[in-house]
Amino acid sequence: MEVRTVDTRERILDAGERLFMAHGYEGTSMRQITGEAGVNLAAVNYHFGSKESLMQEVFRRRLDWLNEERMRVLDALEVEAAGQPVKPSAIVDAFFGTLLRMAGDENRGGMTFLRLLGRTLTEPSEFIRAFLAHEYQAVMDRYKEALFRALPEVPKAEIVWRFHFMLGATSYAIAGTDALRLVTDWQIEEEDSTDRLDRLVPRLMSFLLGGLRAPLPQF
Amino acid sequence: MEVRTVDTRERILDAGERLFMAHGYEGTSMRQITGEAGVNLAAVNYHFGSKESLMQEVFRRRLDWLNEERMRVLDALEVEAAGQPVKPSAIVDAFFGTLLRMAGDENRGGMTFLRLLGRTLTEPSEFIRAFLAHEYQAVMDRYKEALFRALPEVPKAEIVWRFHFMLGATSYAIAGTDALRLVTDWQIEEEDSTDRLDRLVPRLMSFLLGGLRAPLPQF
DNA sequence: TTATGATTCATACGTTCGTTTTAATCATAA
DNA sequence: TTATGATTAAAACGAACGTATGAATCATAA
Repeated sequence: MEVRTVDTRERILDAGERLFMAHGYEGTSMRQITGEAGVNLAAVNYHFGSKESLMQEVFRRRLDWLNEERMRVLDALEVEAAGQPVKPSAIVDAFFGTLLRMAGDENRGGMTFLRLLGRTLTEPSEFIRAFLAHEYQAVMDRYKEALFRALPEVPKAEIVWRFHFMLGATSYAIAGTDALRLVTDWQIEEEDSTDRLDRLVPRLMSFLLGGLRAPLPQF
Repeated sequence: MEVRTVDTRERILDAGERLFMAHGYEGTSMRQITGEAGVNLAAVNYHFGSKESLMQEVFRRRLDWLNEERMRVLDALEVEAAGQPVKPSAIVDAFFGTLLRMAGDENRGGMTFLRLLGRTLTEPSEFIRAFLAHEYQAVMDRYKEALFRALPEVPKAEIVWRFHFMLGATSYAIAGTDALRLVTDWQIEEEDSTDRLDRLVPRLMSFLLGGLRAPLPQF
């Protein structure tokens, strides 16, 4: 069956996604990946060329759809607004909500990819940051522009900073099922993981919007 | 001179701090560290025992003071409040402001340690997370309790989540002089780096407080 | 059925890793 | 000055790393 080859590729991507999430790029070996995928060691270099290329493909597989979806949602919002600025809450939901709702879709990587992405945004490896910056460039510019129009009274530099803070809060929130225990060592109330994800979205949205619309700092 | 030995230790700690910040734990080799420190390769194992122990010592050197200082500041605030709850803004400043103001003190690690800490909070290595969770446990519990008292009308679970979001926004903000460019590829206005740090504190504080006091989410 | 190109496989390459060992060198106290 | 313990130095260890090679196996089309 010629399905076998695409099968091998996908098995490698799935294993890489999970292992990079769990142990980081440098902390994951090709032997771990091929071992977990149940394929031969040489398969990664045959199908992807190198470990770096594999890492990039792990991200491209998910990010292409995500960022296109973000563009589509913002397009729809701007059409709907008919020339008026789009509401900040709608922009924030289009960017961060779209991301978080990926976590419920196992076909798009689910929580695994979400946590990988969250961790990778602070990853030190140079080629990963360069790759992500390139992948994100266009969608970032679109969303910044939308926020500039939505909040004309707020200095642009301030909006850029707050976008940055929102990215951080989100990355950390999704990266950290484990790191979370640093804060909630004794969980206040028990919630199963699906419940937690369902509630994370509104919780995070409230926080992000509160921060975005906070009074401007006095220097 | 018997100063030489403590000199070697410190040179290794400084080099480790900088390199772990720049390339991560797995991405930094002992040969890089001893090379940059200008000491023999075996010196790390002689003075610290292992690479893991060195990493822990890099953190302990800075975190011991930081978390004690956080305790002292909160102590003072609670004495000053004389039984009344401490204001949320004061609590947030005591926790995050104390951290950020470390960045201006080169004797306490400055920006290098701050960025290392920011990145490490999402670091995948198991032993690092376990170590940090242990180091942070007591101070976290104190600050959570203070926030519970300061915001009696907010459910405790919600406060814990928002503390978590604040940690994320802060980590990312300090980790990311490079990742920042992902958002601000063309900088709106030029600011030199000291200016940027001076302004980061009030900017971040406004954002954090806005998020902490945002309206509660509707489920 | 056979030829062909794609894929899988076992194996090995050269490097680099963290660590260990043994000897040389240093500072200090008797 | 000499003996002693602490530190530094050079060299090597086995293990694990990413990658490359060439043969075996597979699916497919002529």
